[in-house]
Amino acid sequence: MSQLTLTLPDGNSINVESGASFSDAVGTIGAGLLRNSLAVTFNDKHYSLTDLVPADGSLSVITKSSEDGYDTLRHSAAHLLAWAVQDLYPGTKFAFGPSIENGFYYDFDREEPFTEEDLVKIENRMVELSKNKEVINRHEITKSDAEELFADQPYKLEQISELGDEALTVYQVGSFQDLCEGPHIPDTSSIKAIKLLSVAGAYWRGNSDNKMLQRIYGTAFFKKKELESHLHMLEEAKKRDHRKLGRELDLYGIMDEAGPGLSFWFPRGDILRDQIIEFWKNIHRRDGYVTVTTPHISNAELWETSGHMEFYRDDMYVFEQDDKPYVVKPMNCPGHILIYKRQKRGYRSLPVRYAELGTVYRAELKGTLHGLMRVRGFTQDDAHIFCTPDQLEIEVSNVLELTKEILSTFGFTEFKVELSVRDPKNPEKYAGSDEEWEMAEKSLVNAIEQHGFNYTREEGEAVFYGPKIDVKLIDALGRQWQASTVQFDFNLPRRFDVTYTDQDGKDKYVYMVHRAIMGSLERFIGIITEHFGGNFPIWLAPEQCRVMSVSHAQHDYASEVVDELRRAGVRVELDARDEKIGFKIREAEEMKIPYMLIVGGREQETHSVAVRSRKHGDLGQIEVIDFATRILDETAEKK
RNA sequence: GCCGAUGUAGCUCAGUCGGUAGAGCAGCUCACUCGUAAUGAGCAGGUCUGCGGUUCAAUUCCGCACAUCGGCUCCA
Repeated sequence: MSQLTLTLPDGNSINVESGASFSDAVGTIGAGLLRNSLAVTFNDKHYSLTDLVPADGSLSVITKSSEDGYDTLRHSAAHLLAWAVQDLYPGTKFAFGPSIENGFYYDFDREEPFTEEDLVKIENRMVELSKNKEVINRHEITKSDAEELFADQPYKLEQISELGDEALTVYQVGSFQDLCEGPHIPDTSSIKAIKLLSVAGAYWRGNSDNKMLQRIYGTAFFKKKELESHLHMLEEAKKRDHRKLGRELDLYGIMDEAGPGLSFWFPRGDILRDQIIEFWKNIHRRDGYVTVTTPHISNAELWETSGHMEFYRDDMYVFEQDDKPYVVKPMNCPGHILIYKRQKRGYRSLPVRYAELGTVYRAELKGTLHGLMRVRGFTQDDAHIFCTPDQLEIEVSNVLELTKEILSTFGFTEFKVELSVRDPKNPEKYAGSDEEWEMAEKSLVNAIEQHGFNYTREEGEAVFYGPKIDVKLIDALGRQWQASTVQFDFNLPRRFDVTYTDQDGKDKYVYMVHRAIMGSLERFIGIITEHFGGNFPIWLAPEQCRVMSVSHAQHDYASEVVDELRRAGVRVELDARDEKIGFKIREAEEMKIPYMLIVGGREQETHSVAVRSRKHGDLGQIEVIDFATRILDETAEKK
């Protein structure tokens, strides 16, 4: 009998008899590995363990403990979902059903909308169907057989018609068959912990010209415990929802009377803004930025020049004044360009770095608005760097350094960096020359690598005017949020004729970089509200401490303490109501105030306060002046 | 913008199979002067999101609008 040679990812190889299954092959590597394995990748195609090894080739194993293992499980759970739907609602048309981060979905086309009750029914059916350890089989079939098999499935037929003529793979579980590249788990016995989460509309192939399908979202884990902890995380996220906390902590909100997507900052929330703005301005000035302020409205000609009127008009607030069209600014860049252009610039005076917390307005589609995360009026922590080609790399590198510093001050230390570059197949749709793009992309890559960031390269994701770096931060619940962006711009300098005079006496287009670190102040405060769960650190806390009197007799003393602390620069409020101390503490705890200062007879005698910390409870008595010093130190250290 | 769900007091939520509504908290008044997460009593508070329609009668049924929520799309 002949032997087949399989090369493993570590470079070693194993031999198996021809006619052996992948499961035999994996067993040769190790019995433990076989127990832990779900499927294999062989010559870049996915196979089930029961499939026979067809030839020599490279083999890698998908194990339960890997990221791919969860993807495989969830992908199979999506098939199980489709099977249950086919079973309960015959006639439903099937679209796509992939695994996604933390879960899976399947898109269905059915006249009747799925209700919440349907979801429960489907989930129960999934559990029943998976009970009997149903085997998930992989078959290869010809294109014409596939067309016959899916004759009444228009979405599958559309997909088949776009595929080549080589054999297609079909996975089958129970009475459900799906066109699918896999991989899948061997049988349904590993699907022990599933939960259907929601149903929502989704366009076929994500294109808004196409029909809207019904997407059912769910998640699956190997162990019940994992599912429980994931569901617990979702509960925790709900509790931390910035819209809820914004209301409960009296920070900010959207007022129906004013309109959707427009945020109001109440006195307590405005302190958050102020603290962040002060920090932001100081750190930027330290790093050689200068701040500017540009008007909220300007005549439309400016936006004709920039190209916004042509490409972006539907999203802009445009109105008439003196028979001329005006625009409420959707971006700060043209304003900064005008400031740059007010004088002739030489290479010696570059780089110029203009920073502005500029509030912009964009008429975003109503359906996309979401608390502070997606609004129509927001304040960008914007800056534009005008520099020479030589300076580009160091400037971008400095931006990334500043990004790390600013975000880590808020407790974010884990990032995902994405570099978006040109689509090499479509070079004509971009502004700027090939050499310029190459040079700019190289500068961005070098800058990223200098900081030791891992990054992913997103081919074709760049906007037409230049390559960009996006930084996503990871919050306390492990969720990703897009915050920072560094975008190179070949377009605006040409449109506005923004130049500098180089060493050789010639005027050249300046290199322009747009960058934002927090993204928008509104969104960023939404993110940190959820990240901290409303328990803002001392330096941000709207109310750092609250003085509360035990009884009548200390009212005057309590208000003296408040005056003293306030004069020292502490954000302090007084609670001298005729209420029991337990009641006052409860309220202060609910408002997540870092320090409660209780004053009774004992404290009055020694000019002290009894400190109760939000985190650690009763800390004992301390003199007023010492407490002031402590809290001011913590504020300065951004604790 | 698209699909689906939701909209009752400042907040959280009951309720009405069609006969114009109720609780807790918050607010106000009074009593209590209290030592580390809710003192007690009373009062007041609603065009049941808005506009139409059906009906003797609509908060309830139907339609439209608006807003919110879950997603999709978009984010030159």
